[in-house]
Amino acid sequence: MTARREATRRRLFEAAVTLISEHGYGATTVSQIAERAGVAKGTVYYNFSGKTELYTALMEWGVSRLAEHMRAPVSGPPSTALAEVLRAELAFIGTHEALARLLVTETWQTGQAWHATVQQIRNEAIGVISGLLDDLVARGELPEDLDTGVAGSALFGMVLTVALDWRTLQPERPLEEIHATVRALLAGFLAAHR
Amino acid sequence: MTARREATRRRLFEAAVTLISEHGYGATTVSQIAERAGVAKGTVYYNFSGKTELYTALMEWGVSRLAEHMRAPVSGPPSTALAEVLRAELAFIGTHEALARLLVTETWQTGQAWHATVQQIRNEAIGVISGLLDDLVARGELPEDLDTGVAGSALFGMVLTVALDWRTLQPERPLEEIHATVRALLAGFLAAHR
Amino acid sequence: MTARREATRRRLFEAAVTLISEHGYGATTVSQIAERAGVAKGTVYYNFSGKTELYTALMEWGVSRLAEHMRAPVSGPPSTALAEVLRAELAFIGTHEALARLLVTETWQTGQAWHATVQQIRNEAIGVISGLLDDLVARGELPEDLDTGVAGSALFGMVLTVALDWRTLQPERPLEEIHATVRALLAGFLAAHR
Amino acid sequence: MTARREATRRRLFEAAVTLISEHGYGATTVSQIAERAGVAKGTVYYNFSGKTELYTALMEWGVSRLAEHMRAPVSGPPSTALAEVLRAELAFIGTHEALARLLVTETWQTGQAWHATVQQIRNEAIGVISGLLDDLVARGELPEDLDTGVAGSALFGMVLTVALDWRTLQPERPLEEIHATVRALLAGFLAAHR
DNA sequence: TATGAATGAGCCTTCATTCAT
DNA sequence: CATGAATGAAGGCTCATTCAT
Repeated sequence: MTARREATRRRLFEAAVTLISEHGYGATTVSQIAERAGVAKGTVYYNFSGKTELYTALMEWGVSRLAEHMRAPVSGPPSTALAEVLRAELAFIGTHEALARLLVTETWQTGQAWHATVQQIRNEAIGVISGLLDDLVARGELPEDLDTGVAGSALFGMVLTVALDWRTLQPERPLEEIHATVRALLAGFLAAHR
Repeated sequence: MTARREATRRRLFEAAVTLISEHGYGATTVSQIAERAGVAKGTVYYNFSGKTELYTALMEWGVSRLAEHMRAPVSGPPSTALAEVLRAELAFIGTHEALARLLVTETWQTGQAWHATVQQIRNEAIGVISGLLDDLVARGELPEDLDTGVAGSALFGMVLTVALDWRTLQPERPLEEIHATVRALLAGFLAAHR
Repeated sequence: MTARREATRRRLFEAAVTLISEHGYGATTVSQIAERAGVAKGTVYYNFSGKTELYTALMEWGVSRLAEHMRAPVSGPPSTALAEVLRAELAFIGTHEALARLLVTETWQTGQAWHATVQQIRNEAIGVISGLLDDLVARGELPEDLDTGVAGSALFGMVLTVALDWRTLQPERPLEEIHATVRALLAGFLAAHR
Repeated sequence: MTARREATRRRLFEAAVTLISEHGYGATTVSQIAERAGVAKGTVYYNFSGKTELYTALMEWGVSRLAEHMRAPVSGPPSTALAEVLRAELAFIGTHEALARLLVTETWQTGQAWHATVQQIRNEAIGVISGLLDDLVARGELPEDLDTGVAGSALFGMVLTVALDWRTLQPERPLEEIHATVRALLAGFLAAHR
């Protein structure tokens, strides 16, 4: 039955994402993943061709979840939409901390089998931001010579860093407090051109 | 002679930093490091007590180099100084790409032996930025309720992300082009409060 | 219905004999056999108690087929009968190449569960040859001191080797060409005593 | 020191050849080989890239030993030389029983990594025999239309079969007794044409 | 000071076998 | 009768580490 396999795969993903985000890919063993998922070690190999493929599939699974959050319809003018997208990123990382940690760790690690997958996901997320920046340039709300590609990466990384530091160092603070700072920085940036 | 040992250690560091930044700590073997450094495997153990100590020493070696750059005296008003500090960060990453990659990878990886070391270095760098932000708040150039800790982390992460994307995706672009975007974002932020 | 089971078993035999003759017993998996036979893995275990039993049954199945060929009634004088028996062996190997390969492989492998079965079959085949040699000795057409046991083994092995080399190296040659050489060797042998 | 490695490799060969000839390649574990050779499991992998390479190297090592025996200078007329070559084959198998068993087992097993190596060795041995048969044809001592390639294979296989049966079933019999039968068969064959 | 052959704990992976459907 | 998801024992292999030279 496919439903059973699908359930097993999901449990393996959930077990793997936590373990790997904490100890790294190399230090996480297949046995640990299987045990945490409550299945036998062989089951991992029945469902995935190996540790590498499990990890690659995990990345793709993580991407789908990130995509759902970032693609949420944004209403209002671009400036408002931008704030909302960054809030969504912050919220996503708050909820899927382990997954985020893992994506960051692998983002700049070249020469991994799954590097392309991770890079692609990241580009999609940054693309959303850069697209809104383009809109703002078109409206004259941002300088024409702004490199929206670089700026999109900058805003994405800014939120990413803030979010992970929040979860790592001050997990008790509410999301709104963190978002307030992000909003303040963003507001300043948007106001400057006027 | 100590000079010879020192040279051997440096060669091992340089070999290790590149290898690890590309393939990760777990996937990099002592043999590979030795081979790339042009020494025998046993030599690694003659110079370091083990792989972990080599890696810890490597981190500290990297920190010294980062410290040199960030501690460079910053002159002028805080706003100018801030721009210069971020420029220094960008320049450092441009020059020591592999080391930066490696530090980022380990930053949010909890449960590693060297996690504390990495975290400490990072805090020093962010501390410099937050300190300047505090100065600006004191001068009334930034709102009083700004969380300078979070904002420092945000600016640090912004530059970090931009820098690594630059080296990874468009290494042929000159530093100044990238810095222009950073400066534009920063300027907006600083101007907003006025 | 037994007919269905019987068909399934035969398909498993045919799949197994080819696979094992090519890659060996150890390197052939139950999954591969099932797949080639067009059934699910569990079906193998529904029809046989395990891999060993499948293999033992396969040997016995192979033996029946070999027996049919070797037991074919041989007419005429012993010298003619001998030539015919060797021709039958050659023809059998030509037709059941995979099975022959497999029997040879296991013949001198001591310490296997099915070693006795294989050895027995082989003895029957050699026994037919040795019996004819005994007849020839009784008729005075061969020297009295000939060790017909060893000589039977020699003739059997001679044909076996020639036959497998034929199938392996020059499968396009007609049986008659190969048999001509065997006949020439045999004729010389029989003529010598006169 | 290379001498040490070489000694280790030889010990591994000697351990492997016996174990594999008795239980087969698949059923022999690397641990068993290492234990019998008196080294740690890791040593096998330090000296060979894997189980397959160990086996391939073993085959080549076995070939060298076979070659030494078969290439021994044969004096006298071709007919005498032929008898001596076959005696050498018989003697070799008597002395290196395990190796012979192993070569036979793999000879007709297609699709193995080492198949080519085994085949090549065998061809050399058969080549010696066929060469002498060619000489005999040239001298008019054998019919012109004899396929010396097939006949060489036949004589080789004849002796091989006899030799292995001897070692397996009646190891207590002296070589000379077995050789007598081989000589009788060969003599008949050579006499026929006259 | 440096080397590299040897080690063995531990990991990834395979595969014969079981069993609920 | 047949299936295929799940299992876990067993084996191939890696690699940090040791040590005699």
